[in-house]
Amino acid sequence: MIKHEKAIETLRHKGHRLTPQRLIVLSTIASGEGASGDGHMGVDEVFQTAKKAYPYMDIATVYRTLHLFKDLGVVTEVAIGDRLHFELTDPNGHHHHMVCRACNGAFNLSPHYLAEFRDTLNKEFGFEPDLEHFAVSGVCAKCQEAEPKASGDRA
Amino acid sequence: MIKHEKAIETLRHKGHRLTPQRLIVLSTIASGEGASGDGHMGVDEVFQTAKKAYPYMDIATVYRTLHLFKDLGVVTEVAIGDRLHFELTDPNGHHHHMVCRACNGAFNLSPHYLAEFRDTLNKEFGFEPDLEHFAVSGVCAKCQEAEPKASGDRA
DNA sequence: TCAATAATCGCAAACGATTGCAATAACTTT
DNA sequence: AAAGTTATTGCAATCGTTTGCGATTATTGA
Repeated sequence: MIKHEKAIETLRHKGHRLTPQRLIVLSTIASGEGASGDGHMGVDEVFQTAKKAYPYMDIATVYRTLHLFKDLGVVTEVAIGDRLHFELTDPNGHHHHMVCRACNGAFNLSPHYLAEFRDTLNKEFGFEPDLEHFAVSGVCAKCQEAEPKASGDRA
Repeated sequence: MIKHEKAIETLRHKGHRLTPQRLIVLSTIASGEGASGDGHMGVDEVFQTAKKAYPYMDIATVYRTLHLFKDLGVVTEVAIGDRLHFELTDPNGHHHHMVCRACNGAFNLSPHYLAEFRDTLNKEFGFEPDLEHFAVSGVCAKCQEAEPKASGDRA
């Protein structure tokens, strides 16, 4: 599986060093589906897995590496229940997430649902929203059945 | 200024106790516009101000009180640059926020800009998003001039 | 191939935020 | 008004994450 060659190229091209720690974090993220099975891993999950391959691995290094990858666009950050999760950036175009606050499940959301919203903010306010890594929290259909909500919702 | 009588009534009605700490946090939030002048205060700002009125005030109590108020709908939480801020819930209907990641400024956003988005998620996925306290991060018009961005944005 | 140099690392301390727990104090009941 | 009850507090420990710093190591250019 040589699928992160492009990521490595990006690293080198921008003048960053190729360290074993970075390669291990990269392949951990790339190979691991994570406990959730949603394609993204919690930071501690990455740390524990990477530590098996490289016992001196430090949690600070994991955070620094993940942030570097995120800045380079190699990896995408998703906040799930106030914890950070990461996944390989989707090569087939970005997607967004709906995160259920009841079950912490993350569901993909296609970009086109946000296009109009983005255009509106742009035109009305000149505001350029960060929608590349957008996530809405809420309650998914399944959990709504379990927890019948007070009906008075308002946006 | 007796404007938080309704909040106090809410507290009592739901069986919560009326402690000096809670009253002080409430009036701090109600009176203070905060350093930003945007109508919301950072947690430490609330803490420092409240401590002047009640020197034994503890930061944990401030957090617990703010969360209680938030759950009761008395106060609204806004995440600004990864720090939590709070404001009295707008009695004239909810509003949302656009938070500039360059200058950390917060701009109000009327609910109707999100109504359609909400309806779509509801119909398509049965997902009920938490849009009551919604905030988008991005770059405001003013900061876009200062920092000319790479053009290749995509949602 | 090896020294120079600067990025990166590991460690520990610090950050903002949360939580466990025993002491306190607000409310209820009489 | 005084005692009982239980929510709330203050403190300290802890959480997840970030940062300062001296030691290490990937890279470079000789």
